Amino acid sequence: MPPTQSSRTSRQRVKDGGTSAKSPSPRGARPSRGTVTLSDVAELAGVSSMTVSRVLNRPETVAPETVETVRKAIARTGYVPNLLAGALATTRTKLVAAIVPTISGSIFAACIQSLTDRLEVAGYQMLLGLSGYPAAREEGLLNAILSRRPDALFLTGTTHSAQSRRRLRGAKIPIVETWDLSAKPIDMAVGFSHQRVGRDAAQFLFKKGYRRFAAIGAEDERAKIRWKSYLAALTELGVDDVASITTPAPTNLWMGRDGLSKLIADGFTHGAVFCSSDALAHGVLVEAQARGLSVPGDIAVIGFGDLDFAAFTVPALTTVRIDRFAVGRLAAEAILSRLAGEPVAEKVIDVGFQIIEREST
Amino acid sequence: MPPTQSSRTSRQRVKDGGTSAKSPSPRGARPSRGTVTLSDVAELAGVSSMTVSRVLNRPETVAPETVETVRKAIARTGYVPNLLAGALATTRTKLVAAIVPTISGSIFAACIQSLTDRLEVAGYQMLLGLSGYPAAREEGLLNAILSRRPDALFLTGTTHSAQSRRRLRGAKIPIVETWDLSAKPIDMAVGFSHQRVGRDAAQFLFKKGYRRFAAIGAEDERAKIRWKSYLAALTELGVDDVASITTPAPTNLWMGRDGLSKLIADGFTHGAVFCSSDALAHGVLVEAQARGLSVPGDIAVIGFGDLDFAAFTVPALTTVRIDRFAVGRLAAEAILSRLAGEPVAEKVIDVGFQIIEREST
DNA sequence: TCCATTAGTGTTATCGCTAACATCGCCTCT
DNA sequence: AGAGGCGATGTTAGCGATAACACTAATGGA
Repeated sequence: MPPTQSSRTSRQRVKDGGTSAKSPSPRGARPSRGTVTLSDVAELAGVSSMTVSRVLNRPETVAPETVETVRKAIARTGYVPNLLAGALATTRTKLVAAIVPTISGSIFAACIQSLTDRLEVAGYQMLLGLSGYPAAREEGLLNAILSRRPDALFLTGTTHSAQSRRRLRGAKIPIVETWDLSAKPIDMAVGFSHQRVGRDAAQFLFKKGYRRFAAIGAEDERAKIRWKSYLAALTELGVDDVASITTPAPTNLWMGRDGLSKLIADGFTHGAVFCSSDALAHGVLVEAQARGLSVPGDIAVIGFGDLDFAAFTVPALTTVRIDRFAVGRLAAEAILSRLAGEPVAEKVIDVGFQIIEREST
Repeated sequence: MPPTQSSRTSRQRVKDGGTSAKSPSPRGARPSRGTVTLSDVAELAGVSSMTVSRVLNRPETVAPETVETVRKAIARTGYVPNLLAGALATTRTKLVAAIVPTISGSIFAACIQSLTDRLEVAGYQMLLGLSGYPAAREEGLLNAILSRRPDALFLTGTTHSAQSRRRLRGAKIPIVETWDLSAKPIDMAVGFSHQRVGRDAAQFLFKKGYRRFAAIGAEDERAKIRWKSYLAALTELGVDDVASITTPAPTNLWMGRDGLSKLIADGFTHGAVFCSSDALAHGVLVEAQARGLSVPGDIAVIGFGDLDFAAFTVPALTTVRIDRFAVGRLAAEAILSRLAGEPVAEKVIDVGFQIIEREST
């Protein structure tokens, strides 16, 4: 009577564990969860759950016919593995966490994009944490993230609270600090020298013949480093009087317009302006134009980031180019080789930068 | 003798479980893991691990002095909870997964930003999946993501493979499909009508007096809907001959330049161009300028997205504005209220769009 | 005065999976 | 022919947390 039997197969099986009516529900008893588990699949395939686990993770250790049977059972039940349980048992989560200040500004977005793309190929997922500016939420975020036991960590910046550093070290996982360099990273670092950016920008402008200088910078840690270094380099070149405006991060075009207005109100009517982002620099261009000032005749501008639009503003924007995709990609490679147990040749990778000279200086 | 005792306190405790030398390591035995667990904290505090768990999750049910003692023990041990274990026991992961095609283009980045910001406040973390264009990786990605048992899901678009839809339904979690509307969403939807965008753009351009039309669009599902609807509306208005160029997604400025070049090569020397992104539209502006064509005199352009720079191109770009932050925010709210067990008033939320008329049309 | 209630804490049994060993044939080699 | 090895699978005992009770002492009400 196969028909009778087959009419009540696995489809209507209700997980119960056999404790339905008889047992008086012992101490740790919990209601059944109605989800398909390994042993459901195992039962259907007529093997032990361990064999199903092997089919999923190391099929080459299981007899081909068994693999076939199990695969069918998996398909029939619609089984979705529970990585929480798997990760708990193996202490490997296949999860990489990244903490960046923001992704709406596109500069970190590119980084995360290339990082995620590379990691996904290797079977890792991305846990994304946005710390905001100035990394106010980093500490709590870090805790929340570490409690998910990621296999590796991608951080932005190299300064962290003492508490954070302790936790990070304690996590004993590969950690890449990015976007800046550090003499002694917690583990690894991929970035470039913001100090050198500031200095080179100053020297570049000075060589171009500018003698009056200003800066519009975000209240962001790395922007501040660039700014200070810019000031220091100018001082060395004999320039003391540099008008400076700071804006909250993340920056946008309007802040740049506003920044130039303030500079002009402060008496800065001509000279070169170093901006901590292309968005700000674009704003300066727009504001100058609105006021009938010529660029670079009256106001010269240099940005930072070399975003897509920088080459096409009018006039085209001189800026500092960072290969932001490379940061993500290299970080991913570093993480993956560490996770694969390979030795990492360089703990600190400098991706460098280039000053792209266009029409705004 | 306090000194003697205190000199060998918890600090140097090595986890062993007392199985060091005597036991012949039974079957399921595993090497100790050296991480601090709840029971380590419990031991130090002189309570049961359940009490520590309560201090962490529902401190109001524990006596104040006990809370104090336990908190100190937690601090002293540097305990970091293991959410994998917690989630396995509770079936709640406090994880929300989002799948978007890409984040480097800033349009989805904004969305994810507002989504994450809102969720983080509520104690949820973001698991980010990038499916690429055209959602080629969606299926595999979805599987990988579901195996982490997120509490809710944020998806881009409303078309998914049959297999995916089945899995999604089976997951039994709140799901928001975004960026488009659907008559019958899997669960909830937040977006706008791409069809209406295409139609309105066509009508807008027609009303402005243009009689020759072209389109440059990405090979993206939603862009295609807009394009088709644009064509349909034009047909209705009596325009049959619309030159069309498609480009891979994600788009960038250079593709826009290239697109206009091709249109011109095909004989489109004047008229209105509907672009599927602001980046493309910007490229058209640049290319037109490079060729000495006047905008909007010879070539009129309308973009899509109203990104930051759109108001400041020269000439300023006419475009379709979407409140992309709202999409993320509303999706977050929908998810959170569903997770809180509150009924959701509207399963489908239309955030609408606006045509922002500037100088390029 | 005595029992029902309540606050605070402990005990037990899971959650769903995998590491590590155990077992069982079968084949190969000497 | 017997030892040893290997391939395929099963068994057991966790991983680190929490649900659901159980227990104890103090409190309140009649």
